Amino acid sequence: MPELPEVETVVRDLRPKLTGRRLVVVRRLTAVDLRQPWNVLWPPRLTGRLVSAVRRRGKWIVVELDRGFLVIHLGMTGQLVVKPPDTPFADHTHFAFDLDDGQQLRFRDSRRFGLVSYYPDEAAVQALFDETGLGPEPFELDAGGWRTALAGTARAIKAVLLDQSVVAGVGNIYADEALFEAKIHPSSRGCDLTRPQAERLRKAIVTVLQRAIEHGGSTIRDYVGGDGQAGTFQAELRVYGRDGEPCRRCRTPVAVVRLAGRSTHFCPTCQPAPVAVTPSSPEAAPG
DNA sequence: ACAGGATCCTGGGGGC
DNA sequence: TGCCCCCAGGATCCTG
Repeated sequence: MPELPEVETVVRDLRPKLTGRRLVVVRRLTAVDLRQPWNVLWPPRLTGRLVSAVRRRGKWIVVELDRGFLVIHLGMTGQLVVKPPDTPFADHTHFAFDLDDGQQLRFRDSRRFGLVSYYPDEAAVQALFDETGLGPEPFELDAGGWRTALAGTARAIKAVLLDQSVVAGVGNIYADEALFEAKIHPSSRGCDLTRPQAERLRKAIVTVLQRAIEHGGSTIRDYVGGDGQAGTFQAELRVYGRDGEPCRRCRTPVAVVRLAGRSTHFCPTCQPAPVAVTPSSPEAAPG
């Protein structure tokens, strides 16, 4: 569920609630593991720690402690919220961390694709990001590097956008939205994008993500921010989830196809299909 | 190198 | 009401 804008919203919500707070009690509320098994050595390491910062990297949340780091990935259905401790636990609440101001940080995840983990130092966190091949933040994506990355791949641009090693934080919703914004067909090959297209797409990613952040992210089903509130950007989406509905730009029905294993939404008029260049095609024939 | 499928899970929605 | 099938914001692993 959560892509960069949702994760960023959670981080912004949690930052003032967690920074300067101490983790007084670490509670594990389920016996089942998330994507990464829980380690019994972690509670003693976490208990009593002071939160010094809360930050985001790609779709990862990093809670910096006075000693060690709590690293969280929300997967598809993860929720990280601060609530009063007398609030009843929702289903699939896996962890609760009592804070020294009487509040409680809770992690909930029905599908368990998420991850909550402890890392002793910055190097260990960096090693995790290196292992997963985490690429540059979209807002720091340098134009030359981006163009080089695209030129070096024949993959469909939609697949490239979903690849966290090329650009970190873009997922299925914002890949489709950015391609619409840049007027590029999702199955265009990376290496076939023109220089203007590449630059348009780089800027479109930033524009779309920033707009989504301003709206507190998109809530399709499960997503809530760190304060438990849903996002509102789903109402602003141009193509994602709008298959069959008129394009907001030209009224052509939005199409949906399966690409890179994911539902991919686009406007067939605004995002024309790349011309297939084969030796036998009239377009490619000389003269 | 890349596409496609299966996998890890639960839950909601549609069709019958 | 139930049942069955498909789908879902992610990421990884395997096959061809």
